Amino acid sequence: MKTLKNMLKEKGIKPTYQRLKILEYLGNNLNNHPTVEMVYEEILKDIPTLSLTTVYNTLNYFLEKGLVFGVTITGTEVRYDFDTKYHHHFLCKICGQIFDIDIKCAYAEGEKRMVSGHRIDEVHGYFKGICKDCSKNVGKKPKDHSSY
Amino acid sequence: MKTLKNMLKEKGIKPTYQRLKILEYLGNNLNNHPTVEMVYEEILKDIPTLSLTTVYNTLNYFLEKGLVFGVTITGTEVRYDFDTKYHHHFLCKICGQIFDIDIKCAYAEGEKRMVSGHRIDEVHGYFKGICKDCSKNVGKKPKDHSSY
DNA sequence: TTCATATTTGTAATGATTCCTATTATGAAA
DNA sequence: TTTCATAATAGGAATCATTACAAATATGAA
Repeated sequence: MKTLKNMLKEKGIKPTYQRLKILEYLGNNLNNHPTVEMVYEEILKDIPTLSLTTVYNTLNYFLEKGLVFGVTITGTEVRYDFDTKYHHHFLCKICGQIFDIDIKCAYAEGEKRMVSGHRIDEVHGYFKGICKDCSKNVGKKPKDHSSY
Repeated sequence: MKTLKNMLKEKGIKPTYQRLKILEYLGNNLNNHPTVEMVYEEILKDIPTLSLTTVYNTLNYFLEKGLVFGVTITGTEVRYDFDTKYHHHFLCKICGQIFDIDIKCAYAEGEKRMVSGHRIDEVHGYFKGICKDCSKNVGKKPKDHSSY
């Protein structure tokens, strides 16, 4: 089993305490697609001196090194995904939850590296709509989340 | 030929002067994917009293009514597309240009309206990388646009 | 131990967007 | 055509995510 420390070393990232904590948090929250704020608030419990800037710096650094993937589905903030296998995402306009979506896509799977003559580095596949659970409750409690 | 005024009326939108101007601008700039600021700056020439808020309000209203599509590919701002036929988008990390991409995608074409049990309202397919033109110049003039 | 360098911190600045309130335009009724 | 209620617009302040910057701290090699 690969340790977090080795994951960082392999990518040429010095494994500092805050970096390890941030990576650990992401690994433990694969379904959360946390915001910077969520990462910050949680790790603050362990590292009371933690700075929000450090979280931003670190996540941007991880992003550069390809350790995490930035999900920009909401349009207002970046959500972070521990970068394992690429997948699409679904944002529910009612509850705000983000779901991982696993569908066949030649571009997402890296089979196609070019499109219209342009070189592809990143693929972002986003769906927005009403999730399975919220569909059941449509009409019952019409919370307004139209901002999504 | 459908007039802009009728396009608005059909969607139940009162065709005010500023709304018509904004819609006209979008129709004349199908390849620009303009930002709010771009729309504002341009129309300001015709309507010197125009407020930035009006542009925001109007575009949000058009968005609600399905008259335009919001492209959130850069992650920092919304770009607007006159809503004709759905297509994917490519963002060049070097020059910042956004290209329309026409590829086969059952979800984008509306053949599939559901995914993993969730109801799809919007499909966003984004590619990021280096465009055809910038690929030629790689290594020559390494402008930093890493923020994309 | 010393020193250069990388990392972290905290605060201020930025930029897109929304909020709020006053003003102006519009369209129906009298 | 006037009057009035309502919708649209304007302008400035407020918000929120993110970045910039400078000072403090940690790290690791000599």
